Amino acid sequence: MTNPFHNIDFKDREKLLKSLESHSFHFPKNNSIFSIFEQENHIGIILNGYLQIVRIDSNGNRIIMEEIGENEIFGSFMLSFKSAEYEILAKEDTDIVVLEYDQILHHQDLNKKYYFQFLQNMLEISFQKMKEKNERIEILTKKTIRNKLLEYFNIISSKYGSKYVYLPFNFTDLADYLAIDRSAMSRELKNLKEEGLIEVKGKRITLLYDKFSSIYKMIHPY
Amino acid sequence: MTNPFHNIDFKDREKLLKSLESHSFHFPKNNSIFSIFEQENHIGIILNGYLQIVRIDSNGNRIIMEEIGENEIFGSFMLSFKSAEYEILAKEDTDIVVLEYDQILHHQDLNKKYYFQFLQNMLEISFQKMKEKNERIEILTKKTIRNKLLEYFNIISSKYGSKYVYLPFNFTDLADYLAIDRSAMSRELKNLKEEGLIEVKGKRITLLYDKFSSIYKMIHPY
DNA sequence: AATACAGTGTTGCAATTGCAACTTTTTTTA
DNA sequence: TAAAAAAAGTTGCAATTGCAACACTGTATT
Repeated sequence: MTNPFHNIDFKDREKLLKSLESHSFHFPKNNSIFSIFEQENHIGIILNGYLQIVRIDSNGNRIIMEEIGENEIFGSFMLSFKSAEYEILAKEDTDIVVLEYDQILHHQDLNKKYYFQFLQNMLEISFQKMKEKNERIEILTKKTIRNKLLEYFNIISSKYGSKYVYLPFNFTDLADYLAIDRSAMSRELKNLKEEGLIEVKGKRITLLYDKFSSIYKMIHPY
Repeated sequence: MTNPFHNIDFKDREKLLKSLESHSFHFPKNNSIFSIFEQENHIGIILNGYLQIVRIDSNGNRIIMEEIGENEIFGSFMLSFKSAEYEILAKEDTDIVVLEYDQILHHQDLNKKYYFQFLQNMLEISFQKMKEKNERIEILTKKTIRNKLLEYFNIISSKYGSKYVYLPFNFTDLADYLAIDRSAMSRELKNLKEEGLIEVKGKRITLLYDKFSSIYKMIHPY
């Protein structure tokens, strides 16, 4: 992920953060940090650590809306934290810096090269995030659990150019990310194993099929 | 949707488009405009008309990935048009302008106020689009057809502050947008009607339940 | 080390959904 | 305006899924 401060040296970064009325926060592991983001006008940037945005909807379903890591941005300007359904959880010790949304979009101080660069960086980060959202939508629009799992594996596998997929989740969270029932997912993973399409060792999944064949065939049928 | 040229007067707009190596295109209704966007480095802006980005995946499922209207942006920088699965279709006569992605992100001409303003506009548009993507994800993560429909209706209804929902799709496309089977959707709409939760007249749906109650109750039970 | 807790695996069963096939209605086109 | 095409409605049935309940395992916590 592009660094939001890419091409901005330390001194300029200080000036920038001051002019955007930034505040820094530290959140210990397992703390909920929701309260700061209830207002519309804050943009969070993660300096280190990572967060999960979790939604528990009116039917009691738990959904992992995002995992946000280093250099990524978040805030209610891009995801409405409406009602009491959302929780933002620090999965590790996490440092964030919070900026004023309006300052970024309506700043008029044209002669600052670093501000210019910052805008370009934010736009690039935003485009990358959009790509991820679309990938997520491609997964969620698959109609069976099997196809959701395979689409998810394929995307990660393509990203790293490897047949090994290292899950960033435990299996409970993976089910909540794919919006499927955990036990039904477990059942389908078992099927995939038994048919020889994947191999599972902890959080490492090995893809044994030919991704580019429209029918999923094993690489080594014997 | 914010206009990409908001706060940029006509003359500056001309200069801007020239400096970003833009090209304009016109596409008649029902034409496919895919070919221009196969490369990674183009950003399209819709001047008027609208487009649909449709995916037909390896299982033969048709999914409407986006509907893009006036002032909205699109391109493979935010949605990978991988393989032969995608089609971009002009649903009306549509004019677009195409810019070079790299020019926008790595332009160094700092003294141009209009360029600065353009970046701010693009960022705002991008954030709005992200919000829409997240709303879409909130719909798709619902586990039943009924809940997908109701979530979709609620989002539109909230947007306009009205109990009337005017569908931007025909029912076939709505099913492809919600990633559900058309006939199963039709069945569920019938149930909702019979239970008195909605009323359907063509593309206008009237919500008869109290949105803020967690259990969907009719407003007029008698 | 003992205990509690979170995560995982398994299974039967009922509910929901997708699919296929067909009819009816609406819209488009020649 | 007649014919063709697209969209919408309907239904039975098989496949898939969610749910609930429970056992097992590994990891924290005191």
